[in-house]
Amino acid sequence: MPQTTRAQQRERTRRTLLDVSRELFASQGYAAVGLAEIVEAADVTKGALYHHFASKAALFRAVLTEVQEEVGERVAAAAEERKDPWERLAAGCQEFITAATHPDIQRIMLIDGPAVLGWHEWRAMDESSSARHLAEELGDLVERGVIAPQPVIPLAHLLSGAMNEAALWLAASGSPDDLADTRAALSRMLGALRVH
Amino acid sequence: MPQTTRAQQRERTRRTLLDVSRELFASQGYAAVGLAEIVEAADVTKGALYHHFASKAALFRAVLTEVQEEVGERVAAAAEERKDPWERLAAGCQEFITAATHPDIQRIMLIDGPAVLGWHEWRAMDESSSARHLAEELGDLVERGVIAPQPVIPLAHLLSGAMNEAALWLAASGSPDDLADTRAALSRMLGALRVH
DNA sequence: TTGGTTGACATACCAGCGGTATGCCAAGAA
DNA sequence: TTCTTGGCATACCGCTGGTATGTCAACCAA
Repeated sequence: MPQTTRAQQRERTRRTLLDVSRELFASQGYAAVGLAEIVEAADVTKGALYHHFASKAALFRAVLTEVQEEVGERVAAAAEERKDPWERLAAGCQEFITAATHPDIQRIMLIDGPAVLGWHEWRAMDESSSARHLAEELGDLVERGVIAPQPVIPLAHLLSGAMNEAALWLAASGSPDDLADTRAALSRMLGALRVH
Repeated sequence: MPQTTRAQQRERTRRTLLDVSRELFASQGYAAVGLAEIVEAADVTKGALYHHFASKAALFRAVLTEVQEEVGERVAAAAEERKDPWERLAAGCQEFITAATHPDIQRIMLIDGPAVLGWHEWRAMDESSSARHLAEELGDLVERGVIAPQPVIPLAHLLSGAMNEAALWLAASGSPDDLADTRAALSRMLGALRVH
């Protein structure tokens, strides 16, 4: 009887690598952390790392995927608590700001993501997580006549970019007023979309 | 009599390095272009490069500074053509979108900038060029009562982020309709700020 | 004019990084 | 029990950013 099954061992190593990398990437940035540092912290060797991931960038991609899924779930959960479609959008946006304000999530998701993987791939990944929710909610609101009929994709990009930048700024800002002010400004922005 | 004065030669080499680096960084991205490639294209040696710039990152910083100043001037010029304060804001924003849609400017200014220098330094640099214009115009409009009184800094960040993301998306988008749609959406966004 | 000084590079070199080829040993299959 | 295979470990390599040192022309003083 083996002490640990192969699948167990495999998953265990992979998880450790992902967790350790996420911590290091988040705290120091992708470029500043070497593979040596990662494998040491994970208590494995480079051979193990390359057995699980094709490259350093591939490891980062896996980490980024998890981070984005996590944020996406938080946003979706916040939205689904509300019944009113309009409030779903607002709640989702505010939750995104909250989640993306954590410095760890930021560095990986908003700073290094586009630079390491290229903007196109980053956008595609974002699309399949949090950004899609946004576009869907907006489309829903257009159909219901809550906001004026208009192309929903450009609007989603404008809002997404606004929230990303706001989150980055908020994480660096010391004043607690800034969070409230930003939320208010975002609310005004969203509110302006409604048909009066 | 010397063929070329020292100051001339110095400036000449520096300019060549900046121009060559800008091209390479823009087309391939910061991480993908090596110093060897730069010095070869500039027809100098690494010694020359390190005589002018303290590091690869410092070289990038110098390039980024020039790019940002260029964009800032374009935005300011577009704004100053108009007399009406509101139209100044609108024209400046639209001009920014136009300028930042060029893939070369993007890669340096919006993708690699934050990742290479860190978001804080990038923000500080952006602040001293195009972003400050935005905040100033917004402040002016609040004073004149054209837009509702509100903290202007968070608003500037939201708008700035929205435009950055929009420019990135537009550069990748094939459809020419997208540009018009985005301009329209941005106009609606800005228009919503006005007191009615 | 000339000797010495300085500045603008060129050359040679190095540590460390991402990446790879190979070896090893236990878990699973037969 | 034997054989195969998967999950690593070890040893190694090329290349990159960075540095220490050498060199020669521009500049300056006498």
